[in-house]
Amino acid sequence: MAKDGSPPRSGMRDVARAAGVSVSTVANVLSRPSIVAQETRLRVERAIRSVGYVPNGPARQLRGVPSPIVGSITLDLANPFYAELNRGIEDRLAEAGCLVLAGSTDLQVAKERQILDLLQQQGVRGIIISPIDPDSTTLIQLSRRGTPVVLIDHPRGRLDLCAVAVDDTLGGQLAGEHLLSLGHRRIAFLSGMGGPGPVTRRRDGLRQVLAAAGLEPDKALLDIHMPLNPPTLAAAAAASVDRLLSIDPRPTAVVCLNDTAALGLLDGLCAAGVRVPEEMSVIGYDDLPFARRLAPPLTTVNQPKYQLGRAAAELLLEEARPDHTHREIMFQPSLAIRSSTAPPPHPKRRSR
Amino acid sequence: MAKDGSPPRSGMRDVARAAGVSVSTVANVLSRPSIVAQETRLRVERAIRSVGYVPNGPARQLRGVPSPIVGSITLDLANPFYAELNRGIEDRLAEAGCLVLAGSTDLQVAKERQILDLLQQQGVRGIIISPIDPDSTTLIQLSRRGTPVVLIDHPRGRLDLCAVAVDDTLGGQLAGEHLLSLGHRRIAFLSGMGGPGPVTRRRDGLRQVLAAAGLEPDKALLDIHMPLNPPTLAAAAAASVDRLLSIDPRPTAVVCLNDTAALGLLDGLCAAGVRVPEEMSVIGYDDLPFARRLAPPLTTVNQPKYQLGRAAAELLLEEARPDHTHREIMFQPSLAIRSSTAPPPHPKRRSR
DNA sequence: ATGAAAGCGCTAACAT
DNA sequence: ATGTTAGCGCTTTCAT
Repeated sequence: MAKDGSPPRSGMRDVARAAGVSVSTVANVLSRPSIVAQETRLRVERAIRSVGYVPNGPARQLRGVPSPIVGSITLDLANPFYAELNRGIEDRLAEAGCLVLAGSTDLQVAKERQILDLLQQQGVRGIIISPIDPDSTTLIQLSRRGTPVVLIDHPRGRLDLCAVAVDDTLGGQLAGEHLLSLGHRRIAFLSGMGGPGPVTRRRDGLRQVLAAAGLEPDKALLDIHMPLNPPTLAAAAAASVDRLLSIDPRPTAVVCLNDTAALGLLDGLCAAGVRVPEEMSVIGYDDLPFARRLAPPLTTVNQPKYQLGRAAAELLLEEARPDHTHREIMFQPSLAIRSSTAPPPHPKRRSR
Repeated sequence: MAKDGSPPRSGMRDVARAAGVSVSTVANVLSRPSIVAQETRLRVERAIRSVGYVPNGPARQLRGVPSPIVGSITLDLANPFYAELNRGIEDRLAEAGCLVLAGSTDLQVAKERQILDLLQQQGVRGIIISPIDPDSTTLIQLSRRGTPVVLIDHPRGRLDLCAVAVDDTLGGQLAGEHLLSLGHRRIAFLSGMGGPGPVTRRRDGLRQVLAAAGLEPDKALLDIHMPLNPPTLAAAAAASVDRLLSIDPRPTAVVCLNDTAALGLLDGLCAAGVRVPEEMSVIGYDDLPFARRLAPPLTTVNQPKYQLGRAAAELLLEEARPDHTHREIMFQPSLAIRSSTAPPPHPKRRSR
């Protein structure tokens, strides 16, 4: 097992030598085949194959050819929502000959910075990001230096950039209206530790609906923040059941930050002997593929995950065009009503 | 909105000028701070910040510094199994300052080649791949040229490379033994269109167990290949129900290629009025988080997804070491027995 | 301790 | 139609 037994990659020089021409002729064959004499071109093309020539990306990039790599930074690439989104990004980028470099921040500013720095150094073609640090200097610097940046699920705010988003407030409203129409008057909102962001906006939408119905928001909407120690989100949700059930008077419905949390909550509720939806209604968010087959089938807010990704990539690619103007694409969520929601149990009469 | 209003990225030259030193001193501050005079170093460091210097990755790479990018090629990065695996890869790589570039092949050789070519051109640090083209010239070339390649779920075979895998045959055996012990004698195997690969090995394991139990494999094991037109795997599985139910005599259990297919099959079976597990047992594969809360809770074969990814990244990183020898890490699957499996319905007496 | 200089592989402007 | 040449930004000897 030799140490450095790998034959060095051959470059244009080798091709040129093998074909008996100069490097620029090789370059021409590669980038402007039409200006090269038929015969010469064939000879060069043969040489390219015979020496196993592979263009050197970094060298080309150094000369100004844009990198084919686009960074995608999300909370967690293993989260099915982001996984599907990344797939949308990948598919659109592939049509342009580009690749996705995916990174996860786990909601940590330090990780976000680390990835952004690395991507900046690599001189990527662009960045699609679900940002957590509102005023990341790196992000601003990147954008000012000419790297296309597309925001996901983030108000464009001061950063004048392209963005794709789903109307989170509406999502919260849909959940709230559904619950209200069922007769619920005390609703818990299960969220994580994050600050402002999509989840908070959903909560706001929910709150608005409660207020509009004449309820006192502070009494009708109860916040539950999940503990952060459990290893998975689902486990954290399951561990939140105690808090939920100890609220007095007990809420009759829970809106979860996403389907995975709802899954965990369902587990916890089941373990605690609370029947869903008879004793407690549960609403998820995202409408992941498994939602419709859970026990019970989960009522949840659907988001167009794949399309979001495609749109983000589309916007990113558009930025390369000279006449580009930043813009935002907003998608609408919709409510998938299934069996995890029902009218609240009859008041005044506690079961069992 | 100016066309090229972006100030050009500043390089070491700019830093050098700002600090009143030469570029090589700047380079030294960056790579061997110890050999630079204290005072000079501070001055240079200040200059680095003041001009907003960012190292140029491609230029460094051209000079021989390895790329921080590792490619991960799987069937589909949106598939929760691979998403989780990619997360394992990412986490391990992050510890080494590296990033994951994820690509999906959708089982198409052309896509695999396309991604491999691009990665090769970029001169990535290494490649982790769940290969579909058994003798991809690019892959072999890549490896011979010194790029670390780690195979996932693929026998190392002729390609002498590092690999991580789960014992698929054992996985199939576990499923088969469980079903056999329950009394099943006619079992369907739901798979896709793929050729040899992990799924086929699971089927072989299952077949072995049936044969060992004295059954005639060709009668006891029925193959169902899903149609490829439906948009999602789950939909394809649901659409396979007709075929399944038309087999005569009807199988009493189905082993699915993965949990997502099992999910779809459950849907289809439910729609067809076939009760699970009373009339038909169903086994999945992967043990995705939702499996335990499906209706009914899914019996499935568990694979250590995240750990697989970490191990692959570990192996990849190890290849950089001079004393490296290719090796394979094999994980064991385990059976999670839940409620989608039960003894077969009493023979001779058809329900309804 | 610091600087000058030679490329890495490629593209593009220019010369032939 | 083909060849020559000058860098892109950096790392690395090798002087000083």
